[in-house]
Amino acid sequence: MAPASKREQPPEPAGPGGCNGSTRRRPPLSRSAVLEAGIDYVDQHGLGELSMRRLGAFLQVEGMSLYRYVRSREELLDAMVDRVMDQLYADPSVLLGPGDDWDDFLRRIATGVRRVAHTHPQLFPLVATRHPAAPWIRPPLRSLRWVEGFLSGLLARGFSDEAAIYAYRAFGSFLVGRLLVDVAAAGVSPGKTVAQAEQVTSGQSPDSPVEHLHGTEVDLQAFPTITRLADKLAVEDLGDEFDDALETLITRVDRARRALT
Amino acid sequence: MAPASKREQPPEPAGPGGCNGSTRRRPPLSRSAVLEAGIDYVDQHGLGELSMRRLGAFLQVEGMSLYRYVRSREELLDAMVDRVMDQLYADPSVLLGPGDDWDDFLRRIATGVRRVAHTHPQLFPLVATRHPAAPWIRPPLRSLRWVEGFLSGLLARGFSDEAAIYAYRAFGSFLVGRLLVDVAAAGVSPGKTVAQAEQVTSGQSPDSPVEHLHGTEVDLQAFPTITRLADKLAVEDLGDEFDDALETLITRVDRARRALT
DNA sequence: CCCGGGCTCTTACGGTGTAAGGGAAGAGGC
DNA sequence: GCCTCTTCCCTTACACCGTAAGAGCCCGGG
Repeated sequence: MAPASKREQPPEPAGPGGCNGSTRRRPPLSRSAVLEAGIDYVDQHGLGELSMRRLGAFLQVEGMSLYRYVRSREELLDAMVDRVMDQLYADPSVLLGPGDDWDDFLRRIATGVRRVAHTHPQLFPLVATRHPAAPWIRPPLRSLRWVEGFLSGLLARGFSDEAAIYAYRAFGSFLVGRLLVDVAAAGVSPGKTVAQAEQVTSGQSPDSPVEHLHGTEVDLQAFPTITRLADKLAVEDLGDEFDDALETLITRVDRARRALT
Repeated sequence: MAPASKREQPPEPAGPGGCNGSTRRRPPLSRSAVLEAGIDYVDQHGLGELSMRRLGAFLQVEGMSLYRYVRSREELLDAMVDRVMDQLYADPSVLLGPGDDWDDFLRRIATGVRRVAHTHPQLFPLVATRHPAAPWIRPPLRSLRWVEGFLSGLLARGFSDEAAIYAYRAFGSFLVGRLLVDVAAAGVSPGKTVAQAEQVTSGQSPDSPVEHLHGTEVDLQAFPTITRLADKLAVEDLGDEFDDALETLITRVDRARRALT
């Protein structure tokens, strides 16, 4: 236990010639600051490393202080997710101009959400996974503003109710599927995954109590197709496929737009 | 703390006229049993309730004993996920007959994975979210057996390497997106979500330090489109849309099959 | 000057993952 | 019979977690 970590001198913990003086060193800690720090922290250290005390230390504050701005850790996570997606709402490259067609609208949102996923690869699984606040909200467009904006944007461009809802669902599923699989394969806790997969056929006595401790310790000779295609399977850049799939989705939405009423 | 719970008499804890005698009361605890119990526990109580000690109690065992069969909690979760998906591999309704066409193959796997998602709604997010053991494995088909089976199954039916890989990625993303969004909207911790959304406009003083404590407390008057379409948006049964989208995916895969070499 | 209210810190409690070793129950040899 | 060895499970212990309750500091208004 090390509770007396750095709490001796309140005004000056780090740096010999620091810029103290009259200005207080720490920005005054608001809900926005807490949320932003949480997002930064998860981006840097991963979701599993986020605890209230550690986030407090990250903000040079005592952990319990965060509860002034956040009801609980769960609510913190929800708010972080909402914040990340709502930043997207204010993005000028995503915002819809009055003359834009509906397909441009979809393309803009798609690339915006894609950018969010790749900017916050550790956080994006939560965007897809956390329970939405209302039953008619579906990931990844998780706020009322987004749902309203999406639906009314399409309705104003000639979509029927049914077609707009169809597009809402198809679009959300498309984004979640594509981006989550991208992110799960790529921006994960570094090294561990590949290292674990590479320690193949470590000599283990077969009468060990563990039946097959982790499936990856079989050697790859039993899987010739994987072995042969390993290079092509490991491709990281899926941008082209994303764009292709997006265009296919848009034509599908277009067909629904004309078919539904 | 109650450590002396029921450890006094080893052979007989519950029931006055129980069926004891020579047979020991508890099945002897194997890795399979631990995994199966973990899956059951998560299905019943949700992922957040799973702890090593509670799972131990569920198995009438002391918590630490689980570490004989599982390296850590993380590995337990991975193994549970793998097990759920590998059960699918043994499912006779999913297995491919020699005369089946490739599109039947895809339909069988899709409905199988869909059934898994709806059978284990609390666990399925992990299937989509956990980091795969190798960089060329992508959710939800997370085992080497599955990847090998999928690819070789398509290759044996005339797919080129590129077309098979394309199908592998498109199919995985499709399943993850559709099923994850279904599951996130439906089989969640019961009641809490809707209740939270319904406590609208609880009178809160506007100068509270919380900026907007949770976004759902605004009333819906500002969102007319959502209000008007709420009924249609809340639809739970997305089976038809799943099937339609699956057929669309199959035609897209077919086009790729013919186009790629 | 005091003082009151908003932030932050302190303390505390039960729960969590897991490292390390102890002890009982059965298997096998003599 | 006994003795030993292996296998399995339990006990203890530690650092850390989320969070409830209240104490203390600091700053602005009178």
